[in-house]
Amino acid sequence: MPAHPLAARLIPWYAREKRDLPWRAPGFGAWGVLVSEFMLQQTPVARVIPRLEAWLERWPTPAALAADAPAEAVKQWANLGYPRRALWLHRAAAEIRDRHNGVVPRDVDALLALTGIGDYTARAVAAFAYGDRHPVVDTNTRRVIARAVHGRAQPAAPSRRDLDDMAALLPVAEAEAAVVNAATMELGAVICTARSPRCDECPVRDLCAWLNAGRPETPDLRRRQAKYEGSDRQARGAVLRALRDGGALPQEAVLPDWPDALQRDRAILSLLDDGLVETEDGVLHLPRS
DNA sequence: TAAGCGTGGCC
DNA sequence: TGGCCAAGCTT
Repeated sequence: MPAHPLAARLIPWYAREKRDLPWRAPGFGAWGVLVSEFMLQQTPVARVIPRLEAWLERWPTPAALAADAPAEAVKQWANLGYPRRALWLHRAAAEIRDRHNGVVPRDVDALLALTGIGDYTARAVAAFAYGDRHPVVDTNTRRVIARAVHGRAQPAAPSRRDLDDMAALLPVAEAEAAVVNAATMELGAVICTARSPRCDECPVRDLCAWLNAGRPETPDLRRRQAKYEGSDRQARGAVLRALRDGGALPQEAVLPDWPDALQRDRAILSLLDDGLVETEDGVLHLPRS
């Protein structure tokens, strides 16, 4: 069976143009790929790279991470954002140690069963670390398919059908399938970008349904991001930063000057609920177990 | 299903 | 300047 026309264009383009990213190095390892995917969830590549290197130097295996306290993971996560990911990565490491003899699983269902791993990350690990043939769908993929295949300016709401759309592009051969997954993401990241797509440099421009239709504006069905300034999320971030920087603190010493004391207390309660913070005799600290 | 969840750079 | 955006997951 001949390759899908889009795949036939993406493969040589990717071979020529792909960025030299750490997790693409041969032999980077499944643990490294897994950590990179956790960090890359909603966080830009440029901010991940230095944190990833430091993380893997400190914890070269899942067992090494699991042997440390979750507080250490949260501190090492620093300002990458969404610190629940640090906690979940620590939990996943313990699950890998306990259920999989310390080896990152290859099976998608086993990966999906790990804390903090969903449809994207499970298939990304299976495809990029182990070379298996699975559709890998991230926000870049969904935008590329929306435009090139469906002729829409923006993707619709995420759906399980996205996996079928991507599967339709994959060559039969496993190694080539992994390349097409990576190349589709790469195209979305560097050419078919959200705001100002560089269609004149696109390797699939003559095949693109959206470009051929004259780049029509289509209804934007994406969810808007809530305002951050003044939000509970901002308060949570400030509380956690105080505990990362200051160690254990009596509750009344956490953000004493925060403009909205009720919001601060609400943030502390939700952090306790998430397990990102623990309390002992009125003293707050990062989780020790 | 849709909301909640950090942080910072860019245009 | 400030909204948009970034290799998503959980509930």
